[in-house]
This record gives sequence, C-alpha cells and structure tokens, in this order.
Amino acid sequence: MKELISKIKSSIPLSQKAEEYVYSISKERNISKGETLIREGQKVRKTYFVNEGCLRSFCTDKTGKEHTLQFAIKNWWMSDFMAIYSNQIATLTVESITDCKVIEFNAKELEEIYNLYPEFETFQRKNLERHLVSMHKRILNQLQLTAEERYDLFLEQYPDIEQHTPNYHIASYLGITQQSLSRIRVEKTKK
Amino acid sequence: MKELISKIKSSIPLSQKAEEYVYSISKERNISKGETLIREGQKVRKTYFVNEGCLRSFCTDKTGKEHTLQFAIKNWWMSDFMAIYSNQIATLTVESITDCKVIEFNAKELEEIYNLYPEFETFQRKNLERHLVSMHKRILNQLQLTAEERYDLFLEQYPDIEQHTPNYHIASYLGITQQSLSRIRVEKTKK
DNA sequence: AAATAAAATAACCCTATGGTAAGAAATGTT
DNA sequence: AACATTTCTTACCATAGGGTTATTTTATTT
Repeated sequence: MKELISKIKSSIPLSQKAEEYVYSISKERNISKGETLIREGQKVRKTYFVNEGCLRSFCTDKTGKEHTLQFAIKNWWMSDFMAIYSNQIATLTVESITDCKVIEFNAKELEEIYNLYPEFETFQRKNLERHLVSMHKRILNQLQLTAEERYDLFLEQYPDIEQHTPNYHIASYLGITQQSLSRIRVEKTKK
Repeated sequence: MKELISKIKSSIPLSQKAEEYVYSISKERNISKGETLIREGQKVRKTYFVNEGCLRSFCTDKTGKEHTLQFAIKNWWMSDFMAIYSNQIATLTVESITDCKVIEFNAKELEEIYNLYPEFETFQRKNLERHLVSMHKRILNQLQLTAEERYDLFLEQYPDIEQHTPNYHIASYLGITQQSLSRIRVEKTKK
C-alpha cells in the first residue's frame, strides 16, 4: 500500500481519514506471471494499481486473434475501463505478463470514495487526464508512424517489457503480425 | 450556456453558486465554418464545449499530411488536451468544419472550478471517463477492423459529419488516404 | 452562365504488411 | 540430457493500401 499512498500524497494532500479509508478498501496482492485478473465476458469488479511488474489488457476478435490495448507498468491503473465506466460486461481480458505486486480495489468502492473524500476525486481526475493524454498520443502514433517507428517508440516507452513478454504480444500492441515484427527486428540488426 | 448547464444538471447536482460561476467564466461563441480555434505551436488557453456543429482536431506530420484525432459534435469537449494536461505548446490544430455554437472556457479558470466547486469536478471526471472509453474503443477498432469496417462504423457514429466535411478529413481520421477511401466508397455502391 | 477552385474518382504501378506453412531456436518439463 | 512446447524466423505468394498523376465531378466565385 505504501506505493499508492506515497504516489497520492505527492500529487494531492490527503487527509488521515481518507488515507485510512483507502487502506480499508484495498488489498495488496502478489500475482504470478500468467494469471488472469479480468476475463472477457464476465462482470468487472476490480481495478488494479501496479506497484511492480506488468499487466496486459487485450480483446479477442472473431478469428481468435488478440489485440493488446495496454501494458500497465509501475504506477499505472489497469482494468476494463470501458466495462466499468459504461457499466457493461468485460470485453477485455487482463493478465499478468510478469510476476506482479498490485493493489486491488473493488471498483464500486472506489466510486464511493469520491463522495466521501473529494481530494481522492482530484487524484483520480488527474490519473484520467494522464491516461487520456497517453491514449491520444497512441492514436496519433498509430495514424502517422510506420510499424518500425512505432516499435522503436515502444522500446523507448517500455524498455523493460521486451524481455518479459513474447514478441507477438508486442506485435498485437503495434497492430502488426508477429511475422512482420520479426522482419522489422531482423532488418534492424542488419543496419 | 443553457445547453451546458442542462447537461451538467442532468448528470450531477449543481449549486446556484457553482452555476453562476460557470456562467461567469464561460462565453457563448458563434463560430463560422473554417475558423481555427487552436493552432499548432501556440499556447493553449481555451477549451470548447460544442452545442451545435462540429469541430475537428488534427496534427500535421513532417511531410505536411494531416491526421485527424477527433471530431467533436454536440455535447463533447474539444481542446488540445495533451497540451493542457501536460502544460505544453499545442501539437494539435482545432478548426470548425461547420458553423458552430460553442461555449468557450479559459482552460486555467476551468482548473480553478475544481477547488471551488467539487461537484464540478465530478462532472468533469465523468466527462474524462466517457472520453477515455471512446479513445479505448477507437484504438481497438484501429487494431482489429479493416479500413472499410472502420468507415462503416464512422458513418454510424457520425451520421451527420459526412455531408459537412470533405472525405479526406474522414480518411485522415480512419488512417487511410483519400484515394483509398474513394475506392472503398465506390466498391460500396457496386454492392 | 462562365470561370475558377476544390474535391472526388480513376488508373497506373509500388510497397508494406498479411496469411500460410515450415523450420530453427529458445524455453520449460520430465 | 532428452523430450515437448512455445516462440521466433524465414520464405513463399496474396492483398490492402500508398504515391503519383490525370480526369471528372462538385462547389464557389465572379
């Protein structure tokens, strides 16, 4: 819990009571590599804050192919936000691609904090802003960069992920096939 | 202003004072087609709420090609949120693609409402959630749909935009060239 | 209505990426 | 260490979409 609280405290003032409440509704969990935290088609009850390791969210299309929406590393939130915010069944699956330390929140209880402690709503609003910025950048990158440029950027943004996840997950994040990524990687070593 | 207030009131309770404050810092503006509201490279001072018409935000790459990030129709906010939330110079241009009625806010003053009226922060948090959901969907569509499927979806989501904007803006939103979109449209009429 | 400008389509060929399948390399398991 | 499984690479051809340029259509201006 330390991690989240220190993160919160550095960005907004948080009262003793608010801090205690956050403790009371959260649960530190050690997740081992390959666990599924949220499953497509089921109700989404949890939201996760990553302290260590990496989570991945993806959807599966009709042909069975996976498409990675996000990798969440330290200090990022992860859930199926489409499901939570629109009150629908999960369309995403969330799984751990490394051993992780996460803080688990019940999504409903997290909603209720806002009424009790407005300072927490400020914290969450800022997280949403940060998340939105990151999604805007992602969309623009997808529109204007080549697959190779996107891969370079990915390596910059997530320098630690490459070692921990198979390349086809990265490919599915970049919007290309495993084979195309392999080709790009090979050409890179030639240069 | 009526529009925004009614929108706010339907989603959250808003005190008389908060309502008056929102009035005091906002300005109704009639925008004619083709005006530039935010310009790439300049400081971003304004955020817009669309009551009528349609705004478009886009970035321009090294080769001069435009990439459309968003179309904003009734009840959506528009600005360069990357610039505002990261306190940087605009990388986007925002222009009107039809005559519009918008409510203009000074972005800084909008920040200050949150301290004065926490109920406004709730409103804004919900807007951010809605916006985030829309971006997540957009990314997943880009990853899993063909250009033609994305175009079909676009026509569903923005049935009124097609008549008001040149096709190359739509193409730049879909991530394809004007010529490819033309090809898709022609094939569609054959079917 | 004529002239001009802007947008859309068409036709060319080219390139990046996809699909499939097979083999090589790496990793995990007994 | 041997085997099985997973992941990565290679090679083939197929295809969607890009770049360029020309032509047609539509919209705008005079």
